[in-house]
Amino acid sequence: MATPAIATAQGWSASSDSASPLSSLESMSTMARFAAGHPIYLIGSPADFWYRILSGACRMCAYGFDGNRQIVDFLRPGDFFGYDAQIVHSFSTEALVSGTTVAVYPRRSAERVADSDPQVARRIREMAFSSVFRVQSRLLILGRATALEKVGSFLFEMVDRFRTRLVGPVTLPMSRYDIADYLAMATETVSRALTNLREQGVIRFENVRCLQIRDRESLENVCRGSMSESGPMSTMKLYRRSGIA
Amino acid sequence: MATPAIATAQGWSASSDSASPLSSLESMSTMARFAAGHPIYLIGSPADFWYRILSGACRMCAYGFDGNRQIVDFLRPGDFFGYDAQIVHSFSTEALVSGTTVAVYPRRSAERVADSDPQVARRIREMAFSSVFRVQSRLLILGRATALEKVGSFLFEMVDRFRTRLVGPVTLPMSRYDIADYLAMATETVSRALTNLREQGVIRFENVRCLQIRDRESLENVCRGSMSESGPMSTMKLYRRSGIA
DNA sequence: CGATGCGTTGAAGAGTATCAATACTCGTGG
DNA sequence: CCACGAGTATTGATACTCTTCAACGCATCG
Repeated sequence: MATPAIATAQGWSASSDSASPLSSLESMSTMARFAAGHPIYLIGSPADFWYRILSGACRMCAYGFDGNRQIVDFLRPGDFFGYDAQIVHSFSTEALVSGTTVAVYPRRSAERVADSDPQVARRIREMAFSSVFRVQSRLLILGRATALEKVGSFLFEMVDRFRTRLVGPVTLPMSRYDIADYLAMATETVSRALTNLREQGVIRFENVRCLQIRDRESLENVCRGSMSESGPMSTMKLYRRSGIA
Repeated sequence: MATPAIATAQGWSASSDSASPLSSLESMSTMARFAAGHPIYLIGSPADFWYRILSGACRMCAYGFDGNRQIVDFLRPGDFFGYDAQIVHSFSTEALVSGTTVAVYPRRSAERVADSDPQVARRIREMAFSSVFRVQSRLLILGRATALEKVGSFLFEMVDRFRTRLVGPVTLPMSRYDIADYLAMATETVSRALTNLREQGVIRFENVRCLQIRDRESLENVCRGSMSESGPMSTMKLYRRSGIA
C-alpha cells in the first residue's frame, strides 16, 4: 500500500480553492497528507486541532465492540471537521483516497482568533450550524424505509457533494463497504440496490466507482416517501400522529 | 383539546435554571407558551428567531409526502434550536407537553450581540458543536441493527436527558408514536421491544410513560449488540472492512 | 501467474412491517 | 359516579424485506 503515512508540511498560507472562509486562520495552519485508509485522528485522541480538507476525501466513523463500523459522515474538500469534541475525539477520521491533504489548525489559537475577529467567529458559527443541518438531513436518509430509498438518497447526496463538473458522471471516492456502513446496511444489499437501479436504467456505470444519473425523475420517485431537501412542500397532512386536533 | 395556542409574554430576563449561557442575550428575548402538539415553528417558515426551551419538551421533525413523519430530535429545557436553517426552517418543532415555555431571540439582534461579545459568540459556537456531536451520536443509534438495540440505546439517552432526580424512575414526555418516528421503526415494534425488556426484568414500568432501569448492565449488553437470549451470534467479523492493511 | 481485496449474484433464514383485533387511559358529559 | 369515546398501547398472525452465508467474477499488484 503506497506512500506510508502522514508527511507533515507547513507554511501553507492562502486560499487556492473555493471560498477560503477563514483567511486570518490560515497563517497558523499546517498541512498534512495522508494515504488511503490512514487516520487523520483516532477516536480517543486529544481534540487539540481543527481540520479542513484541501483535496481528497475522508470518512468520519465509529467502531463497535465486535468490529462493526459506522460511518458518520463523508467529507470533501472545504469541509471542516474535528470540532465535534470537547476534550477527546469521539470518532475517528480517515482518508478515503491516497494523497488526501488536510489543513490543521491548533484549536486554542484558532479559538483565540475567533474571539478577536467577529468575522471569523461568524464563519465558524455558520459552518457549525450547517453541519448540524447536514447531519440532521442524514438522519432522514437513515430513517428511510427501504434499501432502494436509502441508496437513492445517498446517490443524490453524493452527486451534490462530490461532483467535479456540472454535468456528467461522478466518481465516488468510497467503496461499497463504506457506503454500506454509511447507510447502515449490508454491502450485498447496497450492491443489489445499485444493480436494481442500473437495470431500471435510472443510473449508468462508467466503471464500478463512477456513475451517472440517467433518469433523475425516476430516482426522485424512488426516494419519495420522504422529504425534499429544499422547497416549501406545504400541504400538511397531519391526520395521523399529529398530537394536535 | 385544552388551551388553544401561543400566548406570548415578554420581559423575561435572567436565568432561573441551570447554566444560563447567554445572559446578555436574555434582555432581548421574549417568552412563549405552547399547548401539547402545537408548533413553535413550521417547516418552510422564515428562520428569523433562535429559541431555547425553558420548561417542557419539544420534538423537531420532518414530514413526508405520504404523511409519514421522522423525528430529528427531542429537546429539553436548556436546549437551543432553530439555528439549523439559513433562510427558512427545514424542520418543524412542536411542543410535546402542555405548558412548554420557550425563550425567543430575534436572530439578527442575537447575531449582532454575538459579533460584539466574544463570550457570547463562544458559547453559541460550543453549543452548536455539541449539537453536531449529539446528532452524530444519534446516527449511531439509528444505525443499530436490531429493534432491541435501538430501544435500549434510546432508553439510555432519555434517562440521561429527561431525568429530574438523580435516581429513580423517569417519565418520558413522548408517546410510542414519537419514539417510533424517532427510531425509524413501527410503533408496534417499539412496544414489543419494551415488553421484551420488561419481561426480562431489565426495566420496570411505573406507568405507561414512566419507567425505571432495573438492570443497567443487562441493558448495556442489549445495546452492545447480540447477546442476551439465544446465543449463536458471536461470530467475529472484524477481518473485513478495514480499508487499511 | 496466483494472491488479495473488492464487487456481484444466489439461496436460506431472521427480523421487522403491516394488518387486524383487543385492552388501556383519560377527559368529557350524562 | 359511571359510561362513553377518542387517542394510545399492547398483542397476534402473516408477508416481505433485509441480512447472512456461500460462491464466483473481476480488477490490481507483487
